[in-house]
Amino acid sequence: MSNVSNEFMDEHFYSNCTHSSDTMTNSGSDDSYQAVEWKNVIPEKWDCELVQNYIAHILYRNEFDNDRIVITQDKFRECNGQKLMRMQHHDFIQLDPDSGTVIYREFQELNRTPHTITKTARSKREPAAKKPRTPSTRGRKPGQLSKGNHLWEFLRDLLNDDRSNPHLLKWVNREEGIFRIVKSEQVAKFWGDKKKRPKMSYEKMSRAIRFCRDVGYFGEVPKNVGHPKKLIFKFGNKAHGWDKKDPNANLDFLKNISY
DNA sequence: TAATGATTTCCTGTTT
DNA sequence: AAAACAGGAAATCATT
Repeated sequence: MSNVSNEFMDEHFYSNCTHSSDTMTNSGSDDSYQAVEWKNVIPEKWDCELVQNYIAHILYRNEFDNDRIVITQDKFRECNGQKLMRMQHHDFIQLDPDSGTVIYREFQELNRTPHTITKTARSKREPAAKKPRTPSTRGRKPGQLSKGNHLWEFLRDLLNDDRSNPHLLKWVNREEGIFRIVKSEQVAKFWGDKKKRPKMSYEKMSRAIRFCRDVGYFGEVPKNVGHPKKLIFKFGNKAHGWDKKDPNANLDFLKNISY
């Protein structure tokens, strides 16, 4: 509740974080992969969401699995149509080595041909779309992200923000994805702000972390490696975007691609 | 609407 | 002793 709190309560703090999870679109389901809202708009006018819609569509057609699609979408989370058009082949590869070339080529091809606006994009089925997808039931599909405002993403974004990094939490071993929460109650309060949970506490947030650890968003912290034993956490297999080696962790170069 | 993923809330017990 | 850590159980919320 100190001055620090006021500083962080500033709405700019979170509004500036829209580049991360907040703009993530819901495109994990088979239905949304087949939805082609982007066809309603010319690429120049695509917002981040339409770009994600496009990315999902391309990857889906190219047989990328669900998890892969979700992760790649996140890597393009800061891109709108303008930026996409400014990006060169190597930019795509830098963002995602696995699918960069595919997306780049598809996008080039799209821009090469006159873009015809599809009016009934929603109901349009992709002829090329095969059927090897997992038969979906209802609700959220495995690996599908909802709004992106997940605990591991929140913590990741805090770690990537110098307004919180050394002060509220910090890396203990960035290469390993190990970090330390310094101001536990403060971090929990901000988490509560984001989730609109005024009663959030570190005790409850840490319970959530333990659940998230069970499903792979966080991992087991190697024991007896020097660092203290309390308030130490580690990102797990299902978390991404925190790794320095992962271009997703540093999207600065995108800022040079102006409008 | 019902199913589902991701917490949130509460609690008891253990460890640091 | 205080703050964390561990989980079980049940409730809640958002999303499809």
